[in-house]
Amino acid sequence: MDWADELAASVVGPQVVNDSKTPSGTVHVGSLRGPVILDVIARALRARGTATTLLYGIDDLDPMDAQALLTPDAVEHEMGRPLAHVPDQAGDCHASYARHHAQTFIDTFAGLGIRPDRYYWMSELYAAGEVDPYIRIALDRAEAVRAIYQRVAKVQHPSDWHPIQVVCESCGRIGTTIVTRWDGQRIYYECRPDFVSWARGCGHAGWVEPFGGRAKLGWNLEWAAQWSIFGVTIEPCGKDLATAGGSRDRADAIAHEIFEREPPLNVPYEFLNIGGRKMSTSKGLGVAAHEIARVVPPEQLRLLFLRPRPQTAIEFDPIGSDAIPRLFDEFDRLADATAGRPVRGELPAGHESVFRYSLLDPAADVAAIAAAFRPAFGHLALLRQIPGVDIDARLEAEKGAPLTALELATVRERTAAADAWLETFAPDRSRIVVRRDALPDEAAGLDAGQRAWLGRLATAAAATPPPASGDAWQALIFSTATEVGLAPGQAFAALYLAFLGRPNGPRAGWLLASLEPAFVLERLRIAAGPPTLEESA
RNA sequence: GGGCCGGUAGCUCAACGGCAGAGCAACUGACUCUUAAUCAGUUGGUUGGGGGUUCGAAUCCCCCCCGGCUCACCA
Repeated sequence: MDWADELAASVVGPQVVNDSKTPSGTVHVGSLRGPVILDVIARALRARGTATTLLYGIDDLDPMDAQALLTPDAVEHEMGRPLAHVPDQAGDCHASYARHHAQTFIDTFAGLGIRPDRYYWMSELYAAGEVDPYIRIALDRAEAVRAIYQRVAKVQHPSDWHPIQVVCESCGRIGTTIVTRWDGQRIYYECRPDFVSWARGCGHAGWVEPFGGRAKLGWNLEWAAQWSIFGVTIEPCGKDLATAGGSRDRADAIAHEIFEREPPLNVPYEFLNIGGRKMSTSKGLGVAAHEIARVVPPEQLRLLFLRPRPQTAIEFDPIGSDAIPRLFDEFDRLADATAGRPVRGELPAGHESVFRYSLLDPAADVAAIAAAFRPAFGHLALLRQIPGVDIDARLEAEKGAPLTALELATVRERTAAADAWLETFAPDRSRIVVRRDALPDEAAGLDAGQRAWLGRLATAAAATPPPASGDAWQALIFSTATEVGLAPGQAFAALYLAFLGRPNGPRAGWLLASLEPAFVLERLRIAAGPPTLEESA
């Protein structure tokens, strides 16, 4: 963990780490990288003994601008209104649309072990008058703000433009209003029908005092105001904001020149790409957060996000690949290294930190967790497909001791993840499918010895009593193979080819025991082919 | 058009001025109650291209090519 520990080592004095988000809709997996980075920075600081406060803001006074997320009859009325004032579309007891969606990501964060010291709501900050001093400064210095937009972002606002928007007293919209005058106490605004394309203002105009939540700073100024209000010293942001002339540059300039304060240390971070493309559920390319969460438990998801340096784009392509099993394997390897077990291959720099920061609980007993037994994900996925396997017993045998409560919980978590993986992302080669319709073409390559043995097995299995259990089948496989002088490896390969169309597979005895005896016998005979001259003689 | 990131073995990546490496995959071998397991081994490279700096460059500088994201209206 070079990057977070290095960052923590580079700052002096108490730190306030902050981020904020507009609660406009669902959270996709890629958008969780920021919160994980935020949390890891805070943990790295605390690990060095640096007094650290972790804050997370909810920009719930931002206007509603995504009509796809509204019920059809609500679009006309709600678009452009502050999210905090839009009713909860889900109707599940949240006070507002903003509360509903904010709760979703607060829960998601908590599930990832991210627990800010405080969540603050901008609607409450405005209502409490905390932003009022900055509103006054911004209005007094509107001309300087316009100059910053011109210089930094090359955006030329009209000479009467002011960096603030009013909640229209008539229609309640905030996204449609423009302020053109400031007399030192009140502002003059218009709610324009054609100000933005996504919402229609009501045409109201008038003078209003911009304090106490009746108006809201423009986004770049609000960002800078948050830094001043909370004394923020470190704030990561995604590369969409960190671009030259982008929001972060503007907010930095505003902090410097308007609010006269040093902006926080920036930690720009790249996004998560799926197969080289940005995650986007609307384009059908990405994978929704809850879909990934079914397959990748929180600690592995943290690892995925925190292992690379923030500025490096993460290529994660779980669909039809072994990316997810590999992620588990990497986690287990780090655990092994942390526990002092021998590990193959190279370890990343600061691997102890990587593992520690991957854990959900910052106060966890790292040594105990690292030492715990974990089934390899790929192995578990295989076991789940073999009929009649007692997973717990099998894993206990592998461990050589009873599983602890922690280990059992891990097994449960991974079992669920493996099932979900097999159901969704797993490549075909990881799936076991009994080819019931016909003898697989791949079985054409069986040699005479294998065919003869398959016939022998069919004959033996047809005797009474037929094998009923995996053990019985297993014994029969070995005894008949020995009788005809066929190497067990050849025998098993023949069975797999005949039933699965591949040269390997899961425990054959148990596989056969799980199928109907009549089908098994028929397939064995077909695979054996017509009797040879010797046999019929 | 501006910005950022990346291009290293089939795949995913490490090394960040000092002998180009690992995992997985592939291949070979071992293991006579399992075989997608385990163990041992092998193969695999003009580090996207071209210049430059240096005793020495995957690494630093310049130019180009390719891929991607992002911004350029608002938040």
